[in-house]
Amino acid sequence: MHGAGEDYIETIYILQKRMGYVRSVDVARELGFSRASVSRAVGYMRDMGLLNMQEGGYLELTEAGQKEAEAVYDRHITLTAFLMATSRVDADTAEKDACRIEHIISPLTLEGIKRFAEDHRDLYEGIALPAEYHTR
Amino acid sequence: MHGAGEDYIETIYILQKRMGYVRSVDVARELGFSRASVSRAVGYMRDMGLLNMQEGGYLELTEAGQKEAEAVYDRHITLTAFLMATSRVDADTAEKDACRIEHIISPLTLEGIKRFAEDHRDLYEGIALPAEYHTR
DNA sequence: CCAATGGCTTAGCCTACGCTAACTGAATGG
DNA sequence: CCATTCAGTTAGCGTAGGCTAAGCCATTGG
Repeated sequence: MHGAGEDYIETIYILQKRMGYVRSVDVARELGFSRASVSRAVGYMRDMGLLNMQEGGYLELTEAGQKEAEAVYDRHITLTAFLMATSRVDADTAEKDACRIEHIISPLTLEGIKRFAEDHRDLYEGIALPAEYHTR
Repeated sequence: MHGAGEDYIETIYILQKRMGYVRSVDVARELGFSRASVSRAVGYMRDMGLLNMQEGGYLELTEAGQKEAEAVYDRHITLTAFLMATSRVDADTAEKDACRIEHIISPLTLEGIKRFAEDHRDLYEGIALPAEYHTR
């Protein structure tokens, strides 16, 4: 699973939560990619056992896919809050940066960041995470 | 200038400081790439006016290249220290993460991180930045 | 003096991941 | 009922940025 693939999985996860269903075209619109690009990516993810396509083109994450998505999403939130708390940037900027960093950060550093959050609750006071996360 | 290009420029800058000269082959060894890949990249960078090749294959950053390199290197150091101070990871881990993040972080967030460093000197106490920076 | 070594370059391949164009099939509406 | 629209797919293209193979040239040493 590489950066781009993680973006797809995460987007499917988020759209599922937001709308209750996800089709390829929804992912395409959300990410600003062509339907063709998404179609191919979905094929790859199906081959990797991360999702299935149901009747009517509805995408459903498998157990593995769900797990993967949650892991990425967790990094996403952790990093967004971390950047807002330390760098004091707005939610939108924090999210865009988090969205790129989440694919490349080492597990060790992320772990440290979570520890930092616990040890410095005061810095996190009053930061308002966006109610809804976008994906790019 | 994209991620890979920035890595090349930064490596040339660092090797110049470390050894007093840089040739393509030195860059290749440092980054673990083939000489051919570096040769092509050097060609691109020359075309972009970032460096010149002297007699004997010695690479010299132009004014523009130097400026670019310093900007990347500055991000590199800022991020390494930031990760060590917050996440409390070792210098090596911090650097590897910094090296990937430095290419994708937004100017705004970086600015905030610098402000954070000034406002939280205590967190930076006693962290030992590596005397020498590697580039991957 | 000739062969080996070291360094740069070119040619051509491969993968990842975007794209457009064009086809298919299902649903919808004048 | 036929035309449009919408969704998914396939085919083929382009760029970025790795790679190996192989050629060229200068230096060096038996």
